[in-house]
Amino acid sequence: MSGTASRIPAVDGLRADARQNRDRIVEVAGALFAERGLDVPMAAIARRAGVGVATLYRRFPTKESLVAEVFADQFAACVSVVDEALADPDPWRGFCTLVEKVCAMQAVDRGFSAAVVASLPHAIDLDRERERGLRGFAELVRRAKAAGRLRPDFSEDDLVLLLMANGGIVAHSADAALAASRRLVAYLLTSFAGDGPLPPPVALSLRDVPHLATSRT
Amino acid sequence: MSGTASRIPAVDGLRADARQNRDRIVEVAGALFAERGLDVPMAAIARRAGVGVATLYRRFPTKESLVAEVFADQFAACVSVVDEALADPDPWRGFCTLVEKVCAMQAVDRGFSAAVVASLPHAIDLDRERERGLRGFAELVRRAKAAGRLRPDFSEDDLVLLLMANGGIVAHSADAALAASRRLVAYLLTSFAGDGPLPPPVALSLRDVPHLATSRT
DNA sequence: GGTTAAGCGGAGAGCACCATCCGCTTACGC
DNA sequence: GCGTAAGCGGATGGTGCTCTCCGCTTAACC
Repeated sequence: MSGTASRIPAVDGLRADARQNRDRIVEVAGALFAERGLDVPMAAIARRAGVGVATLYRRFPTKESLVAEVFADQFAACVSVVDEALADPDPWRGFCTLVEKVCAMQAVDRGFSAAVVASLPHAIDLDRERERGLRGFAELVRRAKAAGRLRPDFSEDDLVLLLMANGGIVAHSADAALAASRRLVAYLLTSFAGDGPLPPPVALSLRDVPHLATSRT
Repeated sequence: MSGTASRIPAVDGLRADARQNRDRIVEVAGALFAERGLDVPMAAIARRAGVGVATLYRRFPTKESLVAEVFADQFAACVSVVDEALADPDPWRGFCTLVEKVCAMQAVDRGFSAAVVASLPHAIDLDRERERGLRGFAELVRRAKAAGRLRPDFSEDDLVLLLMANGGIVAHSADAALAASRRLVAYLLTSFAGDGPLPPPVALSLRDVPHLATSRT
């Protein structure tokens, strides 16, 4: 464990203190984003992490890159929820828990909610993960329809619809977000199962989004 | 028609040109808010109205007051939609058209959507109107439930839930907003009619909102 | 037509934010 | 211990916003 790394100070090329700072930055940023949404100032993050802004910007050249890093894990978790759902022998139950879990994640973390909807145009790894998640979701939809539990005119695009709607809930309600989100989801799941007239589905491109800022304290 | 008004230049105390400018400001602001959301800069409004910013601020001391003025009409229209709905002999049909119309208003006008959700804490006339609208809505809900068409566990607070969800749709989709909103509404109306397990209702205080800015181009 | 208050517009104060620059500090490897 | 590259933080640009100040213009009334 001490041979080859003679020039490289640490496994990832970062000095020990720098590494620590970096980790702390990500941690603090995550907490602040969750609590106050994506538009907390970089200075606030730096201050709370106990570093200068310069340090922050040295690790993450732009705010967007920081956001991407912070939510990469949660994004991945999100996708793995799809895998879990696919593993469920009952596709409809899988579908429901999937929707419930993802929306709960959104509700609990304001930043994540905004990040999902904004979906960070330039973060390629996230994009690829999302692609994978969507494919899994499509499969789940197919199965749930085949099982006769999901209405046939449900569109995959309705997931985006749901996410945006849920985002609207989260954006404007501080503490009641989770409870409100749950109720919305319950309503919609009921509707996804049942039937009734429905206007045609709408493809909402998740990515035509503004800058970054969406919500606020 | 020429007796008493010797000192007063116009009925509302505004000089003719000033009056014209004021009207034009409101008109232009309405258009811009609708198109780009509430956070279009005051300077942009002034420019497009062909006046200086000072003129704008002389008529409307704060941006919020301008927003309030612009949406007062639409707010009233919104409330009158409630009256129409109450006039419908079929309370469920009234309920549905009410929801559809209000959500369509939200979808067509980004600014209105934001304004409804933000609901301008300090605009008292709007508040009173809203109060009246909500009372009417409550009555409509009562009737629709009595008719057995609206599920008994529907809560009045679910209207706010719906508005916020719809706001989420509108905020993040430029042109497809109306179509998407319609689909969401259709889903939810289906669910409002049917039944199924539902978590308890949540009172979302429409007014705990940030500053003003919510959406963006 | 002349007087005058009301109205006007642009420049800029004040603020918040993202991002950068530069001189000092410190962990690391010998 | 010591040299050095890597790391650090505060001051500083630069931008975009809301709202204010002040000297000029013009509509309204005689």
